[in-house]
Formats: sequence, structure tokens, C-alpha cells
Amino acid sequence: MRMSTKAQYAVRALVSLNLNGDGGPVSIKKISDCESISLNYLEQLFVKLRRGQIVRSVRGPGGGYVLARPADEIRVDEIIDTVEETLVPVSCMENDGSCNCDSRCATQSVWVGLGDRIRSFLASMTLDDLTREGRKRLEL
Amino acid sequence: MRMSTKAQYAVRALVSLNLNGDGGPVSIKKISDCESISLNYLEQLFVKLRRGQIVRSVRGPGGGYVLARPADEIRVDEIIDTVEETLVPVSCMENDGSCNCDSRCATQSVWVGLGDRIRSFLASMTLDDLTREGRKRLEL
DNA sequence: TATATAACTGTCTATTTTTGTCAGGTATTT
DNA sequence: AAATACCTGACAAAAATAGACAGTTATATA
Repeated sequence: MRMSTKAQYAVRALVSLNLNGDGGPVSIKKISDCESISLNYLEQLFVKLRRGQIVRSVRGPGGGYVLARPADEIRVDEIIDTVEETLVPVSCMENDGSCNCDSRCATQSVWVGLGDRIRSFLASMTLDDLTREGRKRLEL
Repeated sequence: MRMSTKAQYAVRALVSLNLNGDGGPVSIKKISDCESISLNYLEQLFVKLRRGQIVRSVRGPGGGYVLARPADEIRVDEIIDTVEETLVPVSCMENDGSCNCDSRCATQSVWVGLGDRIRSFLASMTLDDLTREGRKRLEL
């Protein structure tokens, strides 16, 4: 049960973007340097984040990325949704009926319930929450 | 964010074991047939489950596995702990200080919090709960 | 207008993890 | 003794992950 580094990178990159932003665009290069994340890999993530309406791109010199919405309107679960596929813990639900003992369906309730908890927890936090926490840490 | 099939198999196998048990031991072969899980793979899982004090083995003809404890004392999180390493969503905490912008630490709080939720949810369910649910489904 | 900058795009690849398979060995009941 | 079933370790296919690479396109500024 691991959150992929893809998701972790995406969240970290966006917190970094918001911390360093000051309104203007922040280049992927800068985020890559700050966060020690491969530039090429970040580019792939930001393509998805742009398509997912999390960020807007600004081309040309001095360009980069800005948040597409206020930070307090960007939930963590949205971020993860845009870069990876699912927060549901199992693929499940093929339900081809091949199992005659049917403990499969009994266990589904665990994973569905777990998925709900994961979702609601991540939906309860916004990028703004994390950024405030990050700022607090920087002051120490 | 996926629960590994290893963990899913372990939980399903134990529910199946408890459903088909009737006090006596159930062979891995039977569970394998019922659940359509590779016999060899199940063997590997049950080695861990035995070491984790979840099941006891009974050797010889008519042998198999029995629960080492009453089903209502076996929590789902225990099961998953014994077959896979972690319920903490990130590897994290290397904390080599290489990141000067330090959004890394800010995001850790998300994953730690998430890990807590996952843990407490899975700890709130026992094998007995799942088995009852399985029995209910069989009656329909 | 030229040039530097930085986003954009698609393809390819090395590595790791997952999910098993296979070939035997060992213990125990009948 | 023989059948049953657990036990063990080595090996392997397949998928996911993380990232490299080689370009193309858009735009601000000199």
C-alpha cells in the first residue's frame, strides 16, 4: 500500500510552485532544482496537471507554470487523480462469477470502504493547507 | 494507490478458510480451487501467515490450516502486515536535507495522516466481520 | 527580426516490483 | 510404507515505475 512517487512528486511540486510563486510563473527547471526531481519526469507530470486544470502554462522567457485556481480550491485528491489513475485500492469488480465460494465479494466491502476513507481524507486537505505548513517549517 | 493482490489474496484466503472451516483444517489445495489463486503462491502466503501467528498448520493426510486464534480477534490490518511490509503510504523519512525548499517535509504530514487513517480503518475490521458478510452473501 | 528561453511532445529504455512457476524436500497421519 | 500436504529456495515472466532523449513550438526581449 504505497502512494506512488508520481503522486508524491506532483504534490511536492505544486507546494513548491505555490511557495516560490509570488504571483509570477515558476519554471519547471527551478522546481526540478529545488525538489531534486528529474526535469523530464516533471514535464510529464505537468502535462497532466495542465490538462487537469490544476496549472496554467506561460510560454517563452520568464515563463513557467502558475496555479490555474486559488490554492485553497485545489484539493489533494484532485492532484492525485490527475497524475495517476485511481485512489480505489483494488481493481476488482470483474465479477465473472468464477469463484464458487464467493469470499471475493465479502472482501470487496473492505476495499471499497478503505477507498472511501482515503478519498475523503485527501479531499479534506487543500494545496493551501500544505503550503501554510511548508511556510511554517521554513520559519523554524 | 493500490492494495497489492498479495494482500487481497491473503484476506480472501482467510475468509475462505473461515467459511469452509467447520473447526477442522482446510487444505491449501481447496482454497486454491475455491478462490482461483495459484497454489504455489498461496503456499508462500501461508508461510508468512503461520509465522505471523494468524494460522496454524496441520500436517499429514486430512491436514491443512486452521486459524490460530478466534476470527473475531484477527484484525484485517494484522493480516496485511504479515504478508506485506507496510501500510504507510510513502517510504519517506530519509530526510537527508538535500532539499533546500523543503516542501518535502510539508507533504509528509499528508502521507503520515493518510497512513493513520488506513491503519485505523483496517484495524476496525476483523476476520469475523468479513466472514459474516460472506455468509450473508451466500444465502442470497 | 533574431535569439534565448521554456513549454510541449512522443518514443524509448533501464530498473524495480509484482506475481507468480518449478523442483524438490520434510513432516505426519493412516 | 505410502499418501497427503506443508515447507523452502531459486528462478522467471510481466507489469509498473522512473527517467532519458531528441526534438518541436511558442513568446518575450534585445
